[in-house]
Amino acid sequence: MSDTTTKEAVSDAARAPAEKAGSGDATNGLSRRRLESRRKLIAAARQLFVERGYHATRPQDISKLAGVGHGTFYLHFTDKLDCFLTFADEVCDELEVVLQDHLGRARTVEESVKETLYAIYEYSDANPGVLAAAMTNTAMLSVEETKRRSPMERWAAQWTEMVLQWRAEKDIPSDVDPLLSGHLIVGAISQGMAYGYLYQVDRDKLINDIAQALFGALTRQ
Amino acid sequence: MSDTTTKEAVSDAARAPAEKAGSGDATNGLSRRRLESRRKLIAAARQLFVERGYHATRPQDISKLAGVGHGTFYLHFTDKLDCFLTFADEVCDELEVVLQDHLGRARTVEESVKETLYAIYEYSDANPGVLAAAMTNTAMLSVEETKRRSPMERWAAQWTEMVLQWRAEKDIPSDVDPLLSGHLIVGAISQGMAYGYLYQVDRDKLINDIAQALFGALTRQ
DNA sequence: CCCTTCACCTGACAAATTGTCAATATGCAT
DNA sequence: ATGCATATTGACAATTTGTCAGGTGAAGGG
Repeated sequence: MSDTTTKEAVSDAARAPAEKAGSGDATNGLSRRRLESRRKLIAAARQLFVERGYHATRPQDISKLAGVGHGTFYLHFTDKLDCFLTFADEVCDELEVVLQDHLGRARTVEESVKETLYAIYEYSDANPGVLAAAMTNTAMLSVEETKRRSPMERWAAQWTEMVLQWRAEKDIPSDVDPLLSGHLIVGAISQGMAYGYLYQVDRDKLINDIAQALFGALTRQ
Repeated sequence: MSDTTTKEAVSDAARAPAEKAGSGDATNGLSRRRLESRRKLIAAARQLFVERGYHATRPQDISKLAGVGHGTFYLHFTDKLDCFLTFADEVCDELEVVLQDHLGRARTVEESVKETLYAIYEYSDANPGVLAAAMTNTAMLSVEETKRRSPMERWAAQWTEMVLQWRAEKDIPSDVDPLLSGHLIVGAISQGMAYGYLYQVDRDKLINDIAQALFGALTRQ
């Protein structure tokens, strides 16, 4: 097994800084070809995961759509799950940008919750189907611990941060467990938003209801 | 017993009636052999789904462990997902029994929530790993609507019932949306319990915290 | 300008898996 | 015992995955 070659895809970032000093475009010049292949693969994977879902998408389909050889897929990802998690990570990053923008406007706990939900809608409008494809419990995809955080875990961590902050600012009781709350909120939001989509619930009603419920949970008496 | 008979009838109805289908009541006498094969398959599937997880389990492994021919698997299930959903359904039934037993003792909303969590722990203690294996978002397993309810949906429906009842008894405000609440609660509980297991949180603390949060969400001010 | 080198890419291939089906076995009724 | 419908079997074709020996292209030295 050629460990070094296989691992290389992941450690792209690791080898770039070795080229320090010289010129900023050193990174660029070294693997422009490689980066381009990777970019095309991820773009194709994203399209197929959204259009067909995880299981109906084969590595060969991704390579084909990306316009690269079948073997190239395995030079960039160890397998389909690896590719999916990369896609999900990318989506997380994108949503986080939208989220931070919305949260800038929020002053209270309730507003923060609402803005989060609005951000989710905004992102979903701009990227139909992407969140649904990415926001998936990866527990089912592999038995082993993946070592890579799933989107759900990432969001739980983000919420934990926010709860910690609110607690420090005395917006919510001090006996609220931030880590647990972060997980509860993520679970409720993902299930609630999925429900709203499935049953075509009015957007503003859904957001108000979820926000109220979460606010109640956080400021429980 | 009525459970298995019902399931069998459903499965039979889906598969057998292609031909003239003489007498409908023949199910009982005719298929003792068939039922036995099915039972062995489901038992094997359960063991493997729990031990290895969904993806590491192959239909051929299930057949082999069940001691039946490979083709027999496909006479009882259309594919692995069908088999998994059957397993998950069975788990739901089992949990529901434990749940109903616990809920019999509960008088208030808060007690009901707590008893539910205790029931989950009790079932998990008696059946290690089974809930984790069954309580999975099946969205990732197939793109198409499965037409069969996932465990999560079933539980959401159960919670909806309970919320409706509480609302009728004026234990919670009348403007709470039962259907949405049912989904929020299921999302929060599954994520919260998974968190508690992962981080080895003290059982009673976890139950108290989750119960308090859910109670707050339901009786939001 | 050619040649060397090295990273990267390619697609044919072996291995593994899935779902099918014609042949076969089983058990029940007559 | 015989006929018949149902149930089972395992070999098989089709599909998919991951690997690898060889090919391609760009950067740099001669």
